[in-house]
Amino acid sequence: MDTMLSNIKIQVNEKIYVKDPESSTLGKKIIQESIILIDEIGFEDFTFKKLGDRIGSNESSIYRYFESKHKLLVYLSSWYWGWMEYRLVLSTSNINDPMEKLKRALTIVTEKIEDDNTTLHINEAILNRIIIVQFTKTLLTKEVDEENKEGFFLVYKRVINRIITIIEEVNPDYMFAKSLASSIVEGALHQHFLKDHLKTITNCNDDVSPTAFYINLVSQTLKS
Amino acid sequence: MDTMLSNIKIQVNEKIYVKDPESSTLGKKIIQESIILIDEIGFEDFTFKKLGDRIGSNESSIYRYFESKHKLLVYLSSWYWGWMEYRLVLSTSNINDPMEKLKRALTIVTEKIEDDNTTLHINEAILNRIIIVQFTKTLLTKEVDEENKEGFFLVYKRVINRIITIIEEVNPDYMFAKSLASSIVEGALHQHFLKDHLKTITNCNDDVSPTAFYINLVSQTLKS
DNA sequence: CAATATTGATAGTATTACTATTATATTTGC
DNA sequence: GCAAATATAATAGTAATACTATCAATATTG
Repeated sequence: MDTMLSNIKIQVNEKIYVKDPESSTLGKKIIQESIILIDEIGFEDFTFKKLGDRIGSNESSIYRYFESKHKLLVYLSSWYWGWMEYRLVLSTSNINDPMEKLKRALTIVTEKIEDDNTTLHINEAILNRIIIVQFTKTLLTKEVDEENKEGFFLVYKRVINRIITIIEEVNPDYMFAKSLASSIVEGALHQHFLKDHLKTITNCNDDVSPTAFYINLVSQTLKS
Repeated sequence: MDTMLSNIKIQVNEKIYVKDPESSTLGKKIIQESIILIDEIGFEDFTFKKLGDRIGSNESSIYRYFESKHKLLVYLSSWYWGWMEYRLVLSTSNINDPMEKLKRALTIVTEKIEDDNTTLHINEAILNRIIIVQFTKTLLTKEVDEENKEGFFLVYKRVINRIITIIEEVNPDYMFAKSLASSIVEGALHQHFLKDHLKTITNCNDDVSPTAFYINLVSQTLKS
């Protein structure tokens, strides 16, 4: 990922925000510091009041960008998966061998993220940490169906669909491409979480990455 | 699961509750109705006040059993995995062929749960629904490490460890038994969620069960 | 039947997750 | 360069949450 274009903007569904945070300095500050604050204190303890204090701004001003902290998290997730899709496309374009393509895709979605300089105000490494812990919470609510209809999870599903397509190229006879793809993307987040907190039930650690586990798993599974 | 013993009690770590809910009528009512109420309105909207109203009891009385709604959820999860472990042991005992044993184990942890009559006050089918949506939330908190040390997730880890052991029996050379086991148990919950809410990214539905997906996956993966 | 334990009722607190209003800056359009 | 428009800040307020504390009423048990 050394060739990230600096003039690209990750598009996020307009229904997620009240006012586009990318459109102002305050908006960008909200994004930048919310990532840091959620990482520090966790999503349940995170409030707009605390964020306001942190950025020297007022609670009420933040509400003009996001309806609720849930929506803010949905925004951050959507941005993250948009960024992931971009990396995915970049890393797999012009690769002809389907298995090689799949391995590259798996690497992109399962590896640990280091901060790159795509955006000045978003630290991708920290954002990755909060996605690992918080992303599923955006789905596991009473409002999923509604929010799914509104398109809040479209980018996430698009990332998974790209992987589904590559799996099908590797083995058109395999019957569970969708479940395999979705379980990899979600499962990789989970394995990262386990290696940090419940080490006894994962093989992943500083030396063995979730990527290694998933590349092995997928190679074996798609063998005909 | 037709031979469930009626006089068995699922043990739950004493640190999870203030007073054992199994020790009184009110306690059992709390468990019984909390399952139904969480299923109905979701965990974020669930409060002890609402539960009190529902069971014709007082908020303050519920606090005498559980410190917080989070602890109550941890209790329900722990009970669920204890029950799961019991079913797992029962279903795999006396089976000598490792692969057959593994398939039975996978079936137990990945299949959809129907209510059985193990316990009068716990509806296992509804509990399964709330575990699918709420279980990971018990892990994804700032307090995981602390609570893990206290042993809150021991039963869950024990279920996974039993599966790890069987995987190792099937293929002692496989390098990712732990990650495979943990990703199956958590992933199965996720696939159940997807088939109810994000149908486009899973192959699972009324005809194709997560069990089918995972048995195929594991058979392929453990081939030498 | 008295002592003890359990449950219920009421009140109170700090915080949360907002909404509404008004004041003060800042930007922009002419 | 100034008025109009827009963005932000400050303050206040509300209903609900997640509790704690106290005391009264009821059940249980020895």
